Amino acid sequence: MHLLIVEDEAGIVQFLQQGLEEEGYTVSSAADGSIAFEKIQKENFDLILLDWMLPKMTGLELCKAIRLKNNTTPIIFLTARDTVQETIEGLKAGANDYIKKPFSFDELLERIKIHFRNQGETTNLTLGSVTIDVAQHRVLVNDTEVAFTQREFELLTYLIKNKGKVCTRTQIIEDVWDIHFEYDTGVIDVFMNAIRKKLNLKLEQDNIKTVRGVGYIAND
Amino acid sequence: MHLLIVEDEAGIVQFLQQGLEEEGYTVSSAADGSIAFEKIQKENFDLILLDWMLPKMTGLELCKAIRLKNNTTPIIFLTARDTVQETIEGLKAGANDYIKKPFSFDELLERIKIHFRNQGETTNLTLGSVTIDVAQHRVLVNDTEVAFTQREFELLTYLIKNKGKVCTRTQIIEDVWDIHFEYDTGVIDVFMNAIRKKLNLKLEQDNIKTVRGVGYIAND
DNA sequence: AATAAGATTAATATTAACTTAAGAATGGCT
DNA sequence: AGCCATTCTTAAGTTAATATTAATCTTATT
Repeated sequence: MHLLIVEDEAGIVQFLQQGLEEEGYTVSSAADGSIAFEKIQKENFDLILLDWMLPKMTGLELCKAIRLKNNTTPIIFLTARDTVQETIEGLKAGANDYIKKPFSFDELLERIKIHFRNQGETTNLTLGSVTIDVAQHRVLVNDTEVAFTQREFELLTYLIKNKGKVCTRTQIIEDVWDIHFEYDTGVIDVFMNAIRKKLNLKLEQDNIKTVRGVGYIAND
Repeated sequence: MHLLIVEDEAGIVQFLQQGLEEEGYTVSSAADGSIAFEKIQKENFDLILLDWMLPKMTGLELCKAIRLKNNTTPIIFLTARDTVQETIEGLKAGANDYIKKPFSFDELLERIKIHFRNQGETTNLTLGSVTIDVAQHRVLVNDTEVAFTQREFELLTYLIKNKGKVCTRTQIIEDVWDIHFEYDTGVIDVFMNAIRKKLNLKLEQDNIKTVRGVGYIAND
Protein backbone atom coordinates (compact mmCIF):
# COMPACT_ATOMS: atom_id res chain seq x y z
CA MET A 1 0.00 0.00 0.00
CA HIS A 2 1.41 3.28 -1.11
CA LEU A 3 0.54 6.46 0.79
CA LEU A 4 1.25 10.06 -0.06
CA ILE A 5 1.76 12.66 2.65
CA VAL A 6 1.20 16.22 1.52
CA GLU A 7 2.63 18.44 4.21
CA ASP A 8 5.20 21.23 4.31
CA GLU A 9 6.51 20.87 7.85
CA ALA A 10 9.41 18.46 7.62
CA GLY A 11 9.06 17.39 11.24
CA ILE A 12 5.50 16.20 10.81
CA VAL A 13 6.37 14.45 7.57
CA GLN A 14 9.17 12.58 9.24
CA PHE A 15 7.06 11.61 12.20
CA LEU A 16 4.26 10.31 10.01
CA GLN A 17 6.51 8.64 7.51
CA GLN A 18 8.42 6.74 10.14
CA GLY A 19 5.32 5.60 11.93
CA LEU A 20 3.55 4.54 8.78
CA GLU A 21 6.54 2.72 7.37
CA GLU A 22 6.79 0.77 10.60
CA GLU A 23 3.26 -0.35 9.91
CA GLY A 24 4.33 -1.67 6.56
CA TYR A 25 3.17 1.10 4.27
CA THR A 26 5.20 2.54 1.44
CA VAL A 27 5.27 6.29 1.99
CA SER A 28 6.01 9.20 -0.31
CA SER A 29 5.67 12.87 0.48
CA ALA A 30 5.22 16.20 -1.22
CA ALA A 31 5.99 19.54 0.35
CA ASP A 32 3.60 21.69 -1.61
CA GLY A 33 0.36 21.46 -3.50
CA SER A 34 1.67 21.55 -7.03
CA ILE A 35 4.37 18.95 -6.46
CA ALA A 36 1.70 16.75 -4.93
CA PHE A 37 -0.62 17.26 -7.84
CA GLU A 38 2.04 16.27 -10.32
CA LYS A 39 2.94 13.17 -8.38
CA ILE A 40 -0.65 12.13 -8.18
CA GLN A 41 -1.01 12.49 -11.92
CA LYS A 42 1.93 10.23 -12.54
CA GLU A 43 1.58 7.70 -9.80
CA ASN A 44 -1.32 5.80 -8.40
CA PHE A 45 -1.47 6.15 -4.62
CA ASP A 46 -3.73 4.10 -2.43
CA LEU A 47 -4.42 6.93 -0.01
CA ILE A 48 -3.49 10.58 0.43
CA LEU A 49 -2.93 12.46 3.70
CA LEU A 50 -3.48 16.13 3.19
CA ASP A 51 -2.60 19.20 5.17
CA TRP A 52 -4.72 22.27 4.64
CA MET A 53 -2.16 25.03 4.67
CA LEU A 54 0.39 24.46 1.99
CA PRO A 55 2.58 26.63 -0.21
CA LYS A 56 1.48 27.17 -3.81
CA MET A 57 -1.94 25.56 -3.53
CA THR A 58 -4.03 24.95 -0.42
CA GLY A 59 -5.00 21.44 0.53
CA LEU A 60 -8.59 22.31 -0.21
CA GLU A 61 -7.77 23.40 -3.74
CA LEU A 62 -5.63 20.34 -4.25
CA CYS A 63 -8.41 18.08 -3.05
CA LYS A 64 -10.86 19.63 -5.47
CA ALA A 65 -8.36 19.43 -8.31
CA ILE A 66 -7.77 15.73 -7.67
CA ARG A 67 -11.47 14.96 -7.73
CA LEU A 68 -11.90 17.03 -10.86
CA LYS A 69 -9.49 14.65 -12.51
CA ASN A 70 -11.83 11.74 -11.79
CA ASN A 71 -9.41 10.42 -9.23
CA THR A 72 -11.18 8.65 -6.39
CA THR A 73 -8.19 7.84 -4.21
CA PRO A 74 -9.20 8.16 -0.54
CA ILE A 75 -8.13 11.52 0.88
CA ILE A 76 -7.79 12.23 4.59
CA PHE A 77 -7.37 15.80 5.74
CA LEU A 78 -4.94 16.15 8.59
CA THR A 79 -5.03 19.71 9.73
CA ALA A 80 -5.04 22.25 12.50
CA ARG A 81 -8.07 23.92 11.00
CA ASP A 82 -10.57 22.61 13.47
CA THR A 83 -13.85 24.42 13.01
CA VAL A 84 -16.98 22.61 11.93
CA GLN A 85 -17.22 24.96 8.97
CA GLU A 86 -13.79 23.95 7.72
CA THR A 87 -14.44 20.29 8.31
CA ILE A 88 -17.55 20.47 6.19
CA GLU A 89 -15.73 22.40 3.52
CA GLY A 90 -13.03 19.76 3.39
CA LEU A 91 -15.48 16.90 3.14
CA LYS A 92 -17.50 18.68 0.49
CA ALA A 93 -14.33 19.14 -1.54
CA GLY A 94 -14.22 15.37 -1.83
CA ALA A 95 -12.20 14.25 1.18
CA ASN A 96 -13.07 10.95 2.83
CA ASP A 97 -12.13 11.88 6.35
CA TYR A 98 -11.04 14.91 8.30
CA ILE A 99 -8.77 14.58 11.29
CA LYS A 100 -7.91 17.55 13.46
CA LYS A 101 -4.48 18.24 14.84
CA PRO A 102 -3.31 17.38 17.37
CA PHE A 103 -4.34 13.84 16.63
CA SER A 104 -3.59 10.42 18.00
CA PHE A 105 -1.34 8.44 15.73
CA ASP A 106 -3.18 5.26 16.60
CA GLU A 107 -6.48 6.80 15.61
CA LEU A 108 -4.96 7.94 12.34
CA LEU A 109 -3.79 4.41 11.71
CA GLU A 110 -7.25 3.02 12.30
CA ARG A 111 -8.82 5.62 10.08
CA ILE A 112 -6.39 4.75 7.32
CA LYS A 113 -7.13 1.06 7.67
CA ILE A 114 -10.83 1.66 7.16
CA HIS A 115 -10.14 2.40 3.53
CA PHE A 116 -8.27 -0.81 2.95
CA ARG A 117 -10.88 -3.10 4.44
CA ASN A 118 -13.20 -5.10 2.25
CA GLN A 119 -10.47 -5.50 -0.32
CA GLY A 120 -9.51 -8.82 -1.72
CA GLU A 121 -12.91 -10.38 -1.36
CA THR A 122 -13.62 -12.12 -4.57
CA THR A 123 -16.64 -14.20 -5.30
CA ASN A 124 -17.02 -15.73 -8.71
CA LEU A 125 -14.70 -14.65 -11.42
CA THR A 126 -16.39 -14.94 -14.75
CA LEU A 127 -16.42 -12.93 -17.90
CA GLY A 128 -18.99 -14.05 -20.37
CA SER A 129 -18.19 -17.68 -21.07
CA VAL A 130 -14.78 -17.38 -19.42
CA THR A 131 -14.41 -18.74 -15.91
CA ILE A 132 -11.45 -18.42 -13.62
CA ASP A 133 -10.78 -21.03 -11.04
CA VAL A 134 -8.60 -19.08 -8.66
CA ALA A 135 -7.90 -21.97 -6.32
CA GLN A 136 -6.63 -24.19 -9.08
CA HIS A 137 -5.17 -21.39 -11.13
CA ARG A 138 -7.02 -22.40 -14.24
CA VAL A 139 -8.87 -20.58 -16.97
CA LEU A 140 -11.86 -22.17 -18.62
CA VAL A 141 -13.45 -21.00 -21.84
CA ASN A 142 -16.76 -22.74 -22.34
CA ASP A 143 -15.62 -25.37 -19.84
CA THR A 144 -12.50 -26.09 -21.81
CA GLU A 145 -9.23 -25.32 -20.16
CA VAL A 146 -6.91 -22.87 -21.85
CA ALA A 147 -3.29 -22.62 -20.72
CA PHE A 148 -2.35 -19.28 -19.26
CA THR A 149 1.02 -18.14 -18.04
CA GLN A 150 1.38 -16.47 -14.66
CA ARG A 151 1.30 -12.90 -15.90
CA GLU A 152 -1.47 -13.55 -18.33
CA PHE A 153 -3.46 -15.09 -15.53
CA GLU A 154 -2.86 -12.18 -13.20
CA LEU A 155 -3.75 -9.62 -15.79
CA LEU A 156 -6.94 -11.38 -16.79
CA THR A 157 -7.91 -11.84 -13.15
CA TYR A 158 -7.31 -8.17 -12.49
CA LEU A 159 -9.47 -7.10 -15.38
CA ILE A 160 -12.27 -9.41 -14.34
CA LYS A 161 -12.11 -8.30 -10.73
CA ASN A 162 -12.61 -4.79 -12.03
CA LYS A 163 -15.27 -5.81 -14.46
CA GLY A 164 -17.28 -2.85 -15.68
CA LYS A 165 -14.66 -0.36 -14.65
CA VAL A 166 -11.97 1.07 -16.86
CA CYS A 167 -8.52 -0.01 -15.74
CA THR A 168 -5.96 2.58 -16.69
CA ARG A 169 -2.57 1.56 -17.94
CA THR A 170 -1.01 3.10 -14.86
CA GLN A 171 -3.25 1.11 -12.56
CA ILE A 172 -2.54 -2.07 -14.43
CA ILE A 173 1.21 -1.69 -14.41
CA GLU A 174 1.20 -0.78 -10.73
CA ASP A 175 -1.26 -3.38 -9.54
CA VAL A 176 -0.35 -6.31 -11.76
CA TRP A 177 3.34 -5.68 -12.28
CA ASP A 178 3.98 -3.96 -8.96
CA ILE A 179 6.26 -1.41 -10.51
CA HIS A 180 6.05 2.31 -10.74
CA PHE A 181 5.02 3.49 -14.15
CA GLU A 182 7.71 5.53 -15.86
CA TYR A 183 7.84 4.95 -19.58
CA ASP A 184 5.59 2.76 -21.56
CA THR A 185 7.52 -0.20 -22.83
CA GLY A 186 4.48 -1.81 -24.33
CA VAL A 187 4.34 -4.85 -22.08
CA ILE A 188 0.69 -4.41 -21.42
CA ASP A 189 -0.09 -4.43 -25.11
CA VAL A 190 1.81 -7.62 -25.63
CA PHE A 191 -0.03 -9.36 -22.85
CA MET A 192 -3.40 -8.05 -23.85
CA ASN A 193 -2.69 -9.38 -27.27
CA ALA A 194 -1.80 -12.78 -25.89
CA ILE A 195 -4.87 -12.94 -23.67
CA ARG A 196 -7.20 -11.93 -26.43
CA LYS A 197 -5.74 -14.46 -28.76
CA LYS A 198 -6.21 -17.24 -26.27
CA LEU A 199 -9.71 -16.25 -25.30
CA ASN A 200 -11.00 -15.40 -28.69
CA LEU A 201 -9.96 -18.60 -30.31
CA LYS A 202 -13.28 -19.94 -29.16
CA LEU A 203 -15.17 -16.68 -28.82
CA GLU A 204 -16.60 -14.49 -31.51
CA GLN A 205 -16.77 -11.29 -29.57
CA ASP A 206 -14.08 -9.59 -27.57
CA ASN A 207 -15.05 -9.13 -23.94
CA ILE A 208 -12.12 -6.88 -23.31
CA LYS A 209 -12.37 -3.50 -24.93
CA THR A 210 -9.60 -1.00 -25.23
CA VAL A 211 -10.41 2.51 -24.15
CA ARG A 212 -8.04 4.50 -26.24
CA GLY A 213 -5.89 6.92 -24.29
CA VAL A 214 -6.97 5.39 -20.99
CA GLY A 215 -6.73 1.64 -20.67
CA TYR A 216 -8.95 -1.41 -20.93
CA ILE A 217 -12.31 -2.55 -19.68
CA ALA A 218 -13.77 -6.01 -19.31
CA ASN A 219 -17.47 -6.57 -19.66
CA ASP A 220 -19.73 -9.59 -20.02
CA MET B 1 -31.09 5.42 0.51
CA HIS B 2 -32.22 3.66 3.62
CA LEU B 3 -30.61 4.47 6.95
CA LEU B 4 -30.96 2.79 10.30
CA ILE B 5 -30.59 4.73 13.53
CA VAL B 6 -29.73 2.60 16.53
CA GLU B 7 -30.31 4.78 19.56
CA ASP B 8 -32.37 4.50 22.72
CA GLU B 9 -33.04 8.14 23.50
CA ALA B 10 -36.26 8.97 21.69
CA GLY B 11 -35.40 12.67 21.49
CA ILE B 12 -32.21 12.09 19.58
CA VAL B 13 -33.90 9.59 17.29
CA GLN B 14 -36.58 12.08 16.44
CA PHE B 15 -34.13 14.89 15.84
CA LEU B 16 -32.00 12.75 13.54
CA GLN B 17 -34.87 11.13 11.75
CA GLN B 18 -36.52 14.42 10.94
CA GLY B 19 -33.34 16.02 9.71
CA LEU B 20 -32.35 13.04 7.60
CA GLU B 21 -35.77 12.62 6.08
CA GLU B 22 -35.70 16.25 5.07
CA GLU B 23 -32.54 15.40 3.20
CA GLY B 24 -34.37 12.71 1.29
CA TYR B 25 -33.27 9.61 3.16
CA THR B 26 -35.57 6.83 4.22
CA VAL B 27 -35.02 6.35 7.95
CA SER B 28 -35.75 3.47 10.30
CA SER B 29 -34.76 3.17 13.92
CA ALA B 30 -34.15 0.60 16.58
CA ALA B 31 -34.14 1.29 20.30
CA ASP B 32 -31.86 -1.48 21.41
CA GLY B 33 -29.11 -3.69 20.12
CA SER B 34 -31.01 -6.90 19.62
CA ILE B 35 -33.90 -5.27 17.78
CA ALA B 36 -31.34 -3.58 15.57
CA PHE B 37 -29.54 -6.82 14.89
CA GLU B 38 -32.74 -8.53 13.84
CA LYS B 39 -33.69 -5.69 11.55
CA ILE B 40 -30.31 -5.74 9.91
CA GLN B 41 -30.62 -9.45 9.24
CA LYS B 42 -33.95 -9.01 7.53
CA GLU B 43 -33.43 -5.74 5.74
CA ASN B 44 -30.58 -4.35 3.74
CA PHE B 45 -29.67 -0.89 4.96
CA ASP B 46 -27.36 1.47 3.12
CA LEU B 47 -25.87 2.88 6.29
CA ILE B 48 -26.17 2.47 10.04
CA LEU B 49 -25.85 5.16 12.72
CA LEU B 50 -24.89 3.60 15.98
CA ASP B 51 -24.94 4.78 19.55
CA TRP B 52 -22.54 3.14 21.95
CA MET B 53 -24.62 2.81 25.07
CA LEU B 54 -27.67 0.74 24.35
CA PRO B 55 -29.90 -1.63 26.29
CA LYS B 56 -29.40 -5.36 25.75
CA MET B 57 -26.27 -5.16 23.61
CA THR B 58 -23.78 -2.31 23.40
CA GLY B 59 -23.13 -0.57 20.12
CA LEU B 60 -19.66 -2.02 20.11
CA GLU B 61 -20.96 -5.55 20.42
CA LEU B 62 -23.56 -4.91 17.78
CA CYS B 63 -20.96 -3.56 15.42
CA LYS B 64 -18.78 -6.61 15.86
CA ALA B 65 -21.78 -8.90 15.42
CA ILE B 66 -22.73 -7.22 12.17
CA ARG B 67 -19.24 -7.61 10.76
CA LEU B 68 -19.13 -11.21 11.87
CA LYS B 69 -22.04 -11.80 9.55
CA ASN B 70 -19.90 -10.54 6.67
CA ASN B 71 -22.12 -7.53 6.41
CA THR B 72 -20.14 -4.56 5.10
CA THR B 73 -22.81 -1.89 5.43
CA PRO B 74 -21.14 1.39 6.46
CA ILE B 75 -21.45 2.01 10.19
CA ILE B 76 -21.01 5.39 11.82
CA PHE B 77 -20.69 5.58 15.58
CA LEU B 78 -22.47 8.54 17.06
CA THR B 79 -21.65 8.65 20.70
CA ALA B 80 -20.78 10.60 23.79
CA ARG B 81 -17.85 8.28 24.45
CA ASP B 82 -15.19 10.65 23.35
CA THR B 83 -11.82 9.25 24.35
CA VAL B 84 -9.24 8.29 21.79
CA GLN B 85 -9.22 4.81 23.28
CA GLU B 86 -12.92 4.35 22.64
CA THR B 87 -12.70 5.81 19.16
CA ILE B 88 -10.04 3.31 18.24
CA GLU B 89 -12.03 0.51 19.79
CA GLY B 90 -15.05 1.51 17.74
CA LEU B 91 -13.11 1.66 14.50
CA LYS B 92 -11.39 -1.62 15.21
CA ALA B 93 -14.78 -3.22 15.72
CA GLY B 94 -15.47 -2.46 12.09
CA ALA B 95 -17.05 0.98 12.10
CA ASN B 96 -16.36 3.30 9.20
CA ASP B 97 -16.51 6.54 11.11
CA TYR B 98 -16.76 7.74 14.67
CA ILE B 99 -18.47 11.00 15.51
CA LYS B 100 -18.47 12.38 19.01
CA LYS B 101 -21.48 13.99 20.65
CA PRO B 102 -22.27 16.80 20.62
CA PHE B 103 -21.90 16.90 16.87
CA SER B 104 -22.86 19.24 14.10
CA PHE B 105 -25.75 17.91 12.09
CA ASP B 106 -24.26 19.33 8.90
CA GLU B 107 -21.02 17.52 9.52
CA LEU B 108 -22.92 14.30 10.13
CA LEU B 109 -24.69 14.81 6.81
CA GLU B 110 -21.41 15.24 4.97
CA ARG B 111 -19.91 12.22 6.65
CA ILE B 112 -22.92 10.17 5.63
CA LYS B 113 -22.62 11.35 2.05
CA ILE B 114 -19.01 10.19 1.85
CA HIS B 115 -20.16 6.61 1.93
CA PHE B 116 -22.57 7.05 -0.89
CA ARG B 117 -20.19 8.78 -3.22
CA ASN B 118 -17.48 6.17 -2.63
CA GLN B 119 -19.73 3.19 -2.98
CA GLY B 120 -21.25 4.88 -5.99
CA GLU B 121 -18.06 4.99 -7.95
CA THR B 122 -20.61 4.47 -10.65
CA THR B 123 -21.62 8.00 -9.81
CA ASN B 124 -23.04 9.27 -13.00
CA LEU B 125 -22.68 12.81 -14.11
CA THR B 126 -25.66 14.14 -15.95
CA LEU B 127 -26.53 17.10 -18.09
CA GLY B 128 -30.14 17.07 -19.18
CA SER B 129 -30.61 13.79 -20.98
CA VAL B 130 -26.89 13.22 -21.25
CA THR B 131 -25.33 10.80 -18.78
CA ILE B 132 -21.68 10.12 -18.23
CA ASP B 133 -20.70 6.81 -16.77
CA VAL B 134 -17.29 7.64 -15.41
CA ALA B 135 -16.40 4.11 -14.40
CA GLN B 136 -17.11 2.74 -17.81
CA HIS B 137 -15.94 5.81 -19.62
CA ARG B 138 -19.12 6.01 -21.63
CA VAL B 139 -21.42 8.79 -22.71
CA LEU B 140 -25.12 8.11 -23.03
CA VAL B 141 -27.63 10.37 -24.74
CA ASN B 142 -31.13 9.24 -23.90
CA ASP B 143 -29.67 5.88 -22.92
CA THR B 144 -27.99 5.43 -26.26
CA GLU B 145 -24.24 5.26 -26.25
CA VAL B 146 -22.35 7.85 -28.25
CA ALA B 147 -18.67 7.34 -28.97
CA PHE B 148 -16.42 10.00 -27.49
CA THR B 149 -12.70 10.36 -27.87
CA GLN B 150 -10.52 10.91 -24.83
CA ARG B 151 -10.29 14.68 -25.15
CA GLU B 152 -13.92 15.08 -25.96
CA PHE B 153 -14.75 12.98 -22.94
CA GLU B 154 -12.53 15.00 -20.65
CA LEU B 155 -13.86 18.28 -21.89
CA LEU B 156 -17.48 17.25 -21.53
CA THR B 157 -16.84 15.83 -18.08
CA TYR B 158 -15.15 19.05 -17.07
CA LEU B 159 -18.04 21.18 -18.22
CA ILE B 160 -20.58 18.98 -16.47
CA LYS B 161 -18.61 18.95 -13.26
CA ASN B 162 -18.68 22.72 -13.39
CA LYS B 163 -22.33 22.76 -14.34
CA GLY B 164 -23.86 26.19 -13.83
CA LYS B 165 -20.51 27.90 -13.69
CA VAL B 166 -18.87 29.65 -16.58
CA CYS B 167 -15.65 27.94 -17.62
CA THR B 168 -13.25 30.40 -19.16
CA ARG B 169 -11.13 29.41 -22.09
CA THR B 170 -8.03 29.79 -19.96
CA GLN B 171 -9.42 27.50 -17.27
CA ILE B 172 -10.40 24.93 -19.83
CA ILE B 173 -7.05 24.87 -21.59
CA GLU B 174 -5.23 24.62 -18.28
CA ASP B 175 -7.43 22.03 -16.61
CA VAL B 176 -8.33 19.83 -19.53
CA TRP B 177 -5.26 20.21 -21.69
CA ASP B 178 -2.82 20.62 -18.81
CA ILE B 179 -0.87 23.25 -20.63
CA HIS B 180 -0.27 26.82 -19.76
CA PHE B 181 -2.36 29.10 -21.90
CA GLU B 182 -0.28 31.13 -24.29
CA TYR B 183 -2.28 31.95 -27.35
CA ASP B 184 -5.53 30.77 -28.76
CA THR B 185 -5.16 28.25 -31.52
CA GLY B 186 -8.82 27.44 -31.61
CA VAL B 187 -8.57 23.89 -30.33
CA ILE B 188 -11.31 24.43 -27.83
CA ASP B 189 -13.68 25.58 -30.53
CA VAL B 190 -13.00 22.50 -32.58
CA PHE B 191 -13.72 20.22 -29.67
CA MET B 192 -16.78 22.11 -28.55
CA ASN B 193 -18.04 21.73 -32.04
CA ALA B 194 -17.43 18.01 -32.03
CA ILE B 195 -19.13 17.56 -28.67
CA ARG B 196 -22.16 19.57 -29.64
CA LYS B 197 -22.52 17.65 -32.86
CA LYS B 198 -22.44 14.36 -31.08
CA LEU B 199 -24.83 15.41 -28.34
CA ASN B 200 -27.28 17.34 -30.42
CA LEU B 201 -27.88 14.68 -32.98
CA LYS B 202 -30.72 13.53 -30.79
CA LEU B 203 -31.33 16.72 -28.83
CA GLU B 204 -33.22 19.81 -29.85
CA GLN B 205 -31.68 22.23 -27.47
CA ASP B 206 -28.07 22.90 -26.74
CA ASN B 207 -27.15 22.36 -23.09
CA ILE B 208 -23.82 24.01 -23.57
CA LYS B 209 -23.98 27.73 -24.11
CA THR B 210 -21.26 29.99 -25.40
CA VAL B 211 -20.44 32.97 -23.25
CA ARG B 212 -19.03 35.27 -25.82
CA GLY B 213 -15.64 36.67 -24.93
CA VAL B 214 -15.34 34.44 -21.87
CA GLY B 215 -15.93 30.75 -22.34
CA TYR B 216 -18.69 28.18 -22.03
CA ILE B 217 -21.31 27.11 -19.55
CA ALA B 218 -23.21 23.86 -19.20
CA ASN B 219 -26.71 23.76 -17.77
CA ASP B 220 -29.53 21.22 -17.58
C1' DA C 1 -22.16 47.63 -42.21
C1' DA C 2 -17.88 46.63 -39.92
C1' DT C 3 -15.51 43.97 -36.82
C1' DA C 4 -14.30 40.51 -33.86
C1' DA C 5 -15.51 36.15 -31.78
C1' DG C 6 -16.94 31.78 -32.58
C1' DA C 7 -18.32 27.75 -35.61
C1' DT C 8 -17.22 24.68 -39.12
C1' DT C 9 -14.51 22.06 -42.23
C1' DA C 10 -10.76 19.72 -44.14
C1' DA C 11 -5.77 18.75 -44.24
C1' DT C 12 -1.96 17.42 -41.79
C1' DA C 13 0.55 15.93 -37.75
C1' DT C 14 0.77 13.30 -33.88
C1' DT C 15 0.06 9.66 -30.86
C1' DA C 16 -1.62 5.25 -29.17
C1' DA C 17 -2.40 0.58 -29.85
C1' DC C 18 -1.63 -3.82 -32.32
C1' DT C 19 1.40 -7.19 -33.96
C1' DT C 20 5.62 -9.69 -34.54
C1' DA C 21 9.87 -11.27 -33.63
C1' DA C 22 13.99 -11.48 -31.22
C1' DG C 23 16.64 -11.13 -26.96
C1' DA C 24 16.58 -11.74 -21.56
C1' DA C 25 15.21 -13.88 -17.59
C1' DT C 26 13.61 -17.61 -15.10
C1' DG C 27 13.10 -22.21 -13.57
C1' DG C 28 13.34 -27.16 -13.99
C1' DC C 29 16.05 -31.04 -15.11
C1' DT C 30 19.90 -34.25 -15.78
C1' DA D 1 26.79 -26.55 -12.94
C1' DG D 2 25.08 -26.35 -17.57
C1' DC D 3 21.32 -27.03 -20.77
C1' DC D 4 16.73 -26.62 -22.40
C1' DA D 5 12.11 -24.94 -22.33
C1' DT D 6 9.13 -21.65 -20.95
C1' DT D 7 7.84 -17.15 -19.97
C1' DC D 8 8.69 -12.27 -19.82
C1' DT D 9 10.28 -8.03 -21.78
C1' DT D 10 11.97 -4.92 -25.26
C1' DA D 11 11.88 -2.98 -29.58
C1' DA D 12 10.48 -1.91 -34.19
C1' DG D 13 7.26 -1.73 -37.93
C1' DT D 14 2.49 -1.01 -39.09
C1' DT D 15 -1.97 0.67 -38.85
C1' DA D 16 -5.61 3.18 -37.19
C1' DA D 17 -7.46 6.71 -34.25
C1' DT D 18 -7.25 11.18 -32.57
C1' DA D 19 -5.46 15.89 -32.00
C1' DT D 20 -4.09 20.13 -33.95
C1' DT D 21 -3.67 23.71 -37.21
C1' DA D 22 -5.21 26.79 -40.43
C1' DA D 23 -8.35 28.59 -43.62
C1' DT D 24 -13.12 29.85 -44.43
C1' DC D 25 -17.71 30.71 -43.19
C1' DT D 26 -21.23 32.39 -39.80
C1' DT D 27 -23.06 35.03 -36.25
C1' DA D 28 -23.33 38.58 -32.53
C1' DT D 29 -22.34 43.17 -31.13
C1' DT D 30 -21.37 47.97 -31.73
